Amino acid sequence: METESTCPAETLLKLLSGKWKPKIFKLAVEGPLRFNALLRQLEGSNKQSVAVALKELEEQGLLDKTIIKLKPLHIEYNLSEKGKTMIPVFMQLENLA
Amino acid sequence: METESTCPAETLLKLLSGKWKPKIFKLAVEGPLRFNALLRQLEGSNKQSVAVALKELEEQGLLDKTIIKLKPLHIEYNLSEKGKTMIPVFMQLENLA
DNA sequence: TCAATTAGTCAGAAAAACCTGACCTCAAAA
DNA sequence: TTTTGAGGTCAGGTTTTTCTGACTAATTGA
Repeated sequence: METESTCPAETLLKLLSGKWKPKIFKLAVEGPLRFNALLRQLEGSNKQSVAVALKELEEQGLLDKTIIKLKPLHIEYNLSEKGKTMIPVFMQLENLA
Repeated sequence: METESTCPAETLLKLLSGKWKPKIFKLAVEGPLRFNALLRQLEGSNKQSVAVALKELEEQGLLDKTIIKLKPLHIEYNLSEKGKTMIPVFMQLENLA
């Protein structure tokens, strides 16, 4: 993902570009995500693309990846603080649609 | 451009996806656009891509295309009413960046 | 009349994004 | 102890997006 732009709005737009990232972001707003569950929820998706999307969202700081050491040890993706600041933008988009 | 999504926010995001559309939109906010001037302003762009972006922005109803019959007869692209409703979203993005 | 500018289109190539299927590790269940 | 599920990676192929260069047609200026 080339990221070279002086316009901050454009940069933020790019954070949610691509086939799966907006859907993943939306689901992340609703609650923590787990890899295989996500794969099943995103109809038509595939491991590779979801893995890449998650990694990018994490690198961009919109999602936090956490290893849950309990019971059936697993991994969770949660909306970060930065991720939460994007929610009002989404809501505004929903409103004017 | 495949457009198939139930989420309105996602649909709106897609209207400004791609390499040139966000930049063109931003310039359109500042004033009317003309094809060749735009080409020169958008460094690294090319006729084809700009033409396609303009056509899509027009089809999506964000830009209006007008033939100006005066002096040196030419064509202008202006932000439509729908386009203007997107401005606050951009401003919000700028703010939280 | 010849050249330049504006606003494009088209075919084909290159680059980026996305998908498929095979494979891997670790932990827990059968 | 073999299998199952979670959470991936990797090579290769397909699809989409973007770019290049050649070409048009209408108008205008020299």
